[in-house]
Amino acid sequence: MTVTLADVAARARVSPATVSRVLNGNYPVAAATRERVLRAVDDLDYVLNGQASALAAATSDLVGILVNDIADPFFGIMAGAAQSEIGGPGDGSGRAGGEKLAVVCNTGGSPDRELTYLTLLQRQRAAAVVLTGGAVEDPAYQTAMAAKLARLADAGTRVVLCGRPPLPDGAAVVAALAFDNQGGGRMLTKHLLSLGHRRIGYVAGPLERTTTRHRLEGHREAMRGSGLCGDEDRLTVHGSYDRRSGYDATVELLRREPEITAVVAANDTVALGAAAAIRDRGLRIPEDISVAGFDDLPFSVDVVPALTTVRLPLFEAGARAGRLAMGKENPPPGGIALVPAELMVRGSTAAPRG
Amino acid sequence: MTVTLADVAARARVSPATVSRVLNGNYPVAAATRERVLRAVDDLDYVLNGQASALAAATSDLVGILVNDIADPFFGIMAGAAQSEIGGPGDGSGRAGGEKLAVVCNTGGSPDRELTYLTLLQRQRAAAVVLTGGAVEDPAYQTAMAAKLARLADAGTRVVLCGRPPLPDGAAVVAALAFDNQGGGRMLTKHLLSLGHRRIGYVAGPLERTTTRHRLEGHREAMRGSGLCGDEDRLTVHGSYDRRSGYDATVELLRREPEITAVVAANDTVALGAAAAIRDRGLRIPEDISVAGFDDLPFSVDVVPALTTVRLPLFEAGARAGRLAMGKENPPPGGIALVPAELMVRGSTAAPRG
DNA sequence: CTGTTAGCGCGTTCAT
DNA sequence: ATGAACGCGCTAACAG
Repeated sequence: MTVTLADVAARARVSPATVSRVLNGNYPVAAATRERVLRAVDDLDYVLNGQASALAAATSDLVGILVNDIADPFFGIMAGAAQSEIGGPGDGSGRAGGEKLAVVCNTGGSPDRELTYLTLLQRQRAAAVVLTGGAVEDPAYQTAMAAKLARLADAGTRVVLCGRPPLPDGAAVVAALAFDNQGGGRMLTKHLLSLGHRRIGYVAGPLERTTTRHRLEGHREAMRGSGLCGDEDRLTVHGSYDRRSGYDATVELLRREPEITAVVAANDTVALGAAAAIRDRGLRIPEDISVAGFDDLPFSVDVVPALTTVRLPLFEAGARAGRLAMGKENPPPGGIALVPAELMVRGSTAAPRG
Repeated sequence: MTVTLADVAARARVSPATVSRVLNGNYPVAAATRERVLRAVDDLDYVLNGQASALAAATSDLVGILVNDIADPFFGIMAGAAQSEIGGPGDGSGRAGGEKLAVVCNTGGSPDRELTYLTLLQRQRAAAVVLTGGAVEDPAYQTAMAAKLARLADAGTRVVLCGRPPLPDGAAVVAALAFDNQGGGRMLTKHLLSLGHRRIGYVAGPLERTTTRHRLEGHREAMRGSGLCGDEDRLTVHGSYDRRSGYDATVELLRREPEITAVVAANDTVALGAAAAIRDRGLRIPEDISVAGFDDLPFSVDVVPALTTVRLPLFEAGARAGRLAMGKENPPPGGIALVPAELMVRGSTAAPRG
């Protein structure tokens, strides 16, 4: 039923080894024989058995890309960029040569699922793994993750972190590309302060994630730099990284302190929810309240007014992570690179009234 | 270096066969021995070799989900839903039991890459494959795709189509869940007609995709139903499914016919671009021009004014496709189901002036 | 340049 | 309930 390499060999009247050599192209084969073999392959609709091949050669062509939320363009952009560097262009024949199989795994932000996916990829002896997005700061999880990554690296899997801080205990990874979330947060709040804002609400992400903490720390640094503090906890509401959460948190923020003149959101999606809450309250943006986001996702320029935000080079970082995973690019010094953020000032922020 | 099942067996003082039985749990093993084996597994940090196991058992735990654009929530939502049905919840141990490895492959909308991915998945002897999104209508591609899917099905891979019309030549697939793009398009344009619009511009997607054609056909049906025709080609501009394309096409539409009172876009993302073009021209939405989209992506309710659009149950369809792929749900009669669309009337459409 | 031989790590018969 | 032996389909030496 299923056609094997031996069948091809028989039909081409050569040995299995020769067929293997033709298919892998890593060895000299006479043009005539190669022709015969390829014809037999086509005649028989033969497709290499990946597992047998991987088992024998002790290598795999699978590369995993882990994301927290596949429906969020933040991850989609990084994953797509990484995949395009890994997958190769394809030769148009649909026959597939030595390409890697770059696959995206959706963890849903759950540490358990993340660990499970890593085990599954370890089972497949994945050639490389790219982890995207912020990490959870639970100690037990950190330990488990560090151990698992060490074992993966150990087994020859190249591990790359993209948009995630380096592991606490040092490397064990090929490279870590960390976003400058703290610097971005600082920049953004400084911008608001320079416009004259003093009462600034902050809609933060989930408490336990590094991304949340770093962005919030940048914000508070800027606030303290202007001598503003004390109200920090009252003017901060935590939620998840989605629109609904942004809406609810903003409602709560306005209840706690109706006099705020600006709302900084954990990311652009959350900012969308914040803006909706503000409008539903009958307030105008930016005349009554300024709103700012983070990430600069594609839609941010399209909302009205366009969103002031911090741009993260998601595509570039994803692509670089992909190249790093493939060994097509040298790791940064120390295996760690801080990817810079850029302030994008648009219409959603302005000087406060009066 | 790498620890194998034999190592575990040696440490647990049992035969390799027993270890295998414990791990797969498909066979009676004495509780005491099982304990010993599991302890040895933990002690040695043993992880099953997926390829060896797959090779021996002639089964694979890989399930592929193909998407056109991973950065587009349209696909992300479907893929995430499918993956959640396939991957299993994980048991929290990170140890991974009999889970399938659900992976997402990004084709970038390229037929070649799509075919290449299918070959790669075929190589891995994937347990199932879910194809999402509209198909390209090129005959050569259709033939190649049908042949490839037939071969996959033949090799035991369960093939499910999600948001894609059934193959021309009949099944060979477990199930095809097709969106009612035509009905949705008709509904939407009827809504505009009922508001009093007569000169309606259409920003269509890429010419060769089924999704584009079906939505456009629905639109034209509605137009003809109101006795409106003739201007069809002049009032239709094709582009890709992205914001930029929506912007450019709308500029062109307004150049060709400044008197249009409504613009229907191929999808929500394109509608965003259309709206930007209209605003940049100094026109108001919906007072001067109404705008409508398709899909009802999460952001559509957040733009201002909120977007009138056609809701597709992306999550539900993706989840169902996942269950179908796993054999957890029975296929619809004939293997084909038409997934209904729902009109969502919001602020971006209103009666034309005058 | 090509054929022969020997595993890769595991599941699965058979025995026992 | 457990162990021994074979083979899954392929690649990697080693000859020739």
